Amino acid sequence: MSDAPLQTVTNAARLLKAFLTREESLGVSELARRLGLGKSAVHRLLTTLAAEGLVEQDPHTGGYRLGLVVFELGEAVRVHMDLHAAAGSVLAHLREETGESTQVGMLDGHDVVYVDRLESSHALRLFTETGRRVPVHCTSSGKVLMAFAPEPVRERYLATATLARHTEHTLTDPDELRRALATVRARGWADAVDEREIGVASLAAPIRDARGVVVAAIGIGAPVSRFRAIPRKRLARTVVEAGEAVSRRLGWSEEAPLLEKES
Amino acid sequence: MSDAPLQTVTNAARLLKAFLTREESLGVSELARRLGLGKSAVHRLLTTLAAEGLVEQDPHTGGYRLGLVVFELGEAVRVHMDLHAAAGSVLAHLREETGESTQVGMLDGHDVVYVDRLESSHALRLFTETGRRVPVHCTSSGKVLMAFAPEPVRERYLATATLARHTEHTLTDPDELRRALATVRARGWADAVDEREIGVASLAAPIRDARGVVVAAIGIGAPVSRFRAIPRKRLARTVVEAGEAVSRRLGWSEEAPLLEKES
DNA sequence: GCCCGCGTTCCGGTGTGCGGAACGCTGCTG
DNA sequence: CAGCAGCGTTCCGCACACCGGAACGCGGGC
Repeated sequence: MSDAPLQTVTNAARLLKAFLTREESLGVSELARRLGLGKSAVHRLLTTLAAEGLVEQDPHTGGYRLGLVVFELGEAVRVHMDLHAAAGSVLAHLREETGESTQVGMLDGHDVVYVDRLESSHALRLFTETGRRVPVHCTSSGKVLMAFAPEPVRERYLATATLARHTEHTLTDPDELRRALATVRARGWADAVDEREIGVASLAAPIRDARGVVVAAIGIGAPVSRFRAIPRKRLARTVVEAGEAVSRRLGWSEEAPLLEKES
Repeated sequence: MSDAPLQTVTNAARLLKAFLTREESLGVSELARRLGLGKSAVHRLLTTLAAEGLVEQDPHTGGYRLGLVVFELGEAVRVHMDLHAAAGSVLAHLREETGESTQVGMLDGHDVVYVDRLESSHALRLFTETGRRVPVHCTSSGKVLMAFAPEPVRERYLATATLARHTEHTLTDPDELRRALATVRARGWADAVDEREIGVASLAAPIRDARGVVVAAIGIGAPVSRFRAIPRKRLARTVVEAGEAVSRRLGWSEEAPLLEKES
């Protein structure tokens, strides 16, 4: 958290994350500039990481890019998301039923990471990709995840997060957001219309693991135009049911809350 | 290359790779044992990596597992595989045509890493998963990739790799493998029957990028029983054509070899 | 209760990683 | 063609960041 010793490792981690910008490949000098480190330090980091296969050097340009081992590690993470197995067919069913793009997201810090998705078959579709990171406060998935997060987590988020304004509809006041989250918690689903990007709407519901803890959110995203055409209540019901279907596959049963743990 | 200074970073990398065993979560002591490091060192590594989101601690067991950032990074790698976009529909077409599981693999060191795949619809199917690592010398994809690799790479591989025997049909003699690779190079495709596992057969062909360099292999895998039923020539032709289709999408044109582009 | 294992913390000495400067190279540009 | 301005790479010596070992509090099982 606050303390992160091993600055070399921290630098290595930051170096890797620099590649999240999805640029094809990055050079030593460029990286040194972005990280605020000396060229030699960056070069040493890169050769070390290259020896381990985490990055590789483009033999033509001399630049560096992420290595296949990183891909491999990423896939290893995916495997542990029983989520992936549990959500697969439900996502397909949800897309079929609504005709829109569907996603599964998990909370990581102040962001939502999409871990799975299926795209709408409409020509005008919401484009998402797995591994993409989006803010909590202006997405339906984010609101669901934060609404059902443990209170300390939620309060710390509200206290520390910068609620960046993306559009005129973005909730940027912590108190306002707190109230919105309470509503979400009460009714069991969240929506977000024009809050992150004008013209984009989404609706999401929670996914619970066997202990009943909300570990992910499932939702759909669509152009506002089509979104408006569907009765909100009905759509919410569909999405909530999808969330419950996934939860059930993860071992959650609504009747028998079994096991200790709050509630 | 051989020298990897920054041993802390090396340790961090090895630590991450320890999670490739796909165990749910690993403890500090266990990791310390596997890596041959002190507990305190491992603990420091883990807290540092956790601060960066590369690993996370299971609040219930106290153990550690890979974090969502790793997943994110993995997905970032996938994006750069134009391969992924190029191969998608071709994989589907190939599966439809052959009815068998299809994969795309890339060379990484002495291994092949599957970066994409589609499974057969047969009940008895070859099971693969993306991110999985398999040996070069006893797989059709591996043989294709090594056959078309630059000669120094190939020779170094033949000189240094340990050609582990998996079955009685595995090629374990470097000279024998060298001859096999020459054949592959000459005819443009490779097969492997009972070489990695009894009862499993596969056939693969190269994928070239815009410069004509072989960057990946596309292939199918099937039970030997079904494999035998299809005329080998015809099957090879189908797979080779699939490889050419992907290569064309990557900008490779057989007639007009390499061309300088952009600036 | 005991003990063994866990994850965590503390500390001091040493060997390691840092920044700065210099190298050879390539591709511009005048 | 010389000059230059980038690049990736290498070298070096001092400062201090990291390693190992030992000790802590805790929880679960003979």
